[in-house]
Amino acid sequence: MSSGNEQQDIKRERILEASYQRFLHYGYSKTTMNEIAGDLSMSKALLYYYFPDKSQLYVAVMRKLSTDFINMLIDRVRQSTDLLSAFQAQIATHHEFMVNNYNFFDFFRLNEQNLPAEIWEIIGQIHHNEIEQLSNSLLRDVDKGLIKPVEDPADMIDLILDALHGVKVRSMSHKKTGFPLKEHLDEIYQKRLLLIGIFVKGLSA
Amino acid sequence: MSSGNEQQDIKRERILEASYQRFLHYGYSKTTMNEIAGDLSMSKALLYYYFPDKSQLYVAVMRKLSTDFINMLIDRVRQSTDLLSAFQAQIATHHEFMVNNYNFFDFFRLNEQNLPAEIWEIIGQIHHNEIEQLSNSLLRDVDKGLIKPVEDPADMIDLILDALHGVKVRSMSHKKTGFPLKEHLDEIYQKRLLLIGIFVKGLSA
DNA sequence: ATTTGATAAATTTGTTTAAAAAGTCAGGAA
DNA sequence: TTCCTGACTTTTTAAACAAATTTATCAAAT
Repeated sequence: MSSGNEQQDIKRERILEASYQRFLHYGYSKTTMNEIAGDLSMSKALLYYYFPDKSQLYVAVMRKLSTDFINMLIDRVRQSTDLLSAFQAQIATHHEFMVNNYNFFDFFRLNEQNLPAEIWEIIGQIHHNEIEQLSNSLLRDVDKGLIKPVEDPADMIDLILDALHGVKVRSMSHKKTGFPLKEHLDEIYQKRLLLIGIFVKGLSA
Repeated sequence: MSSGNEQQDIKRERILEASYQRFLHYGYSKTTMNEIAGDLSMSKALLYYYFPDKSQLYVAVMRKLSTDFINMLIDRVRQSTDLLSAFQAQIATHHEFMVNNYNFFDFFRLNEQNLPAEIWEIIGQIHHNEIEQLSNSLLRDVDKGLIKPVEDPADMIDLILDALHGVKVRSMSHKKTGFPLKEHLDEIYQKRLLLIGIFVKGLSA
């Protein structure tokens, strides 16, 4: 690991940071490689020296965001004492992540389907970690006798996460399919907290 | 009510039935007014005598489907004895409705957003009836002391319906955003039954 | 009041073209 | 050899236009 050049890694980071800012403020389709290069006072060609293409640059930024997210998630869930607080940690972490990076994801709205395969890998990793952490919390509570034994913990967590994901705002159900408007995130957050409370109670022994 | 002409209503029904078959088998965009007229051995112009335009014809068919659905829903929920079986009735009715009319809804996938306003009205009516029926079941169980009192029953049912709506298949989360493939409906149906069981238990006193 | 053939209007589909952005490369600098 | 650039080519996007299909209208017939 880390057999690479030091200077190279630093420059890669600078590119990633500049790209992140552009993507965050203007979205994927409205930022050009020329603009990113301009922000860094380097030539566009140099970007292609460090990254194969624009979509892979976006993927690299997203990968960094996802590891930050996963680390935060693991840290918070580990601090939690039971399944309910573990879910509350997951929901809060997810909420903050969406609020902080909302515009970054315009890439998703636009492309809707047929995103680069790497994106789905990353989403899969995040999901895998969520399930792992929450399954552990679930099993711990089962061992403590707080929760009724469950046939397949991972499937159960997966199902609950889907249910949480279905939460949306009451008014105007007829808008953008993709994902919620920024002004709705807080309402969704509160509803998820309410929902998970009922849910965990339903799982209790 | 029913101040209209008898013959006219019959013909309207025939048009609606022929249109339904076309929409169901080929979808909205792949059926032409000429084809519907052909099926009925009448001129296309006559269709416009009975319906203002193609989209309103689709809306009229959908309105008929929705009243059938609502009647079925009310009938089944009324037969149910408690909140859990009421939800099971709703889920089963919804499932059968989707299986039976799956292709009819390609109109939704294609247009995604910006559907005619009447469609959203109809969806609103369906949703309103679901909430009304299930809220009644909820309140009945609260009175019986089976379920813990709830601040706003309608909001609670709405939230649970959203949660049920979020259920999807485990594999291939990265496909069509719109709605699930026909081959996934059964799996979703089973998962919803599992979910609602936990949920209602979480609401119990 | 109903129905139709003929016709008009609108929408979709396909093509062309120009501009913009993505992506490449030979070669210079460190 | 590694890092970097200006100039270049290729691809994508957007607008404009025509052809074909479909929606929608209407005067006239039953």
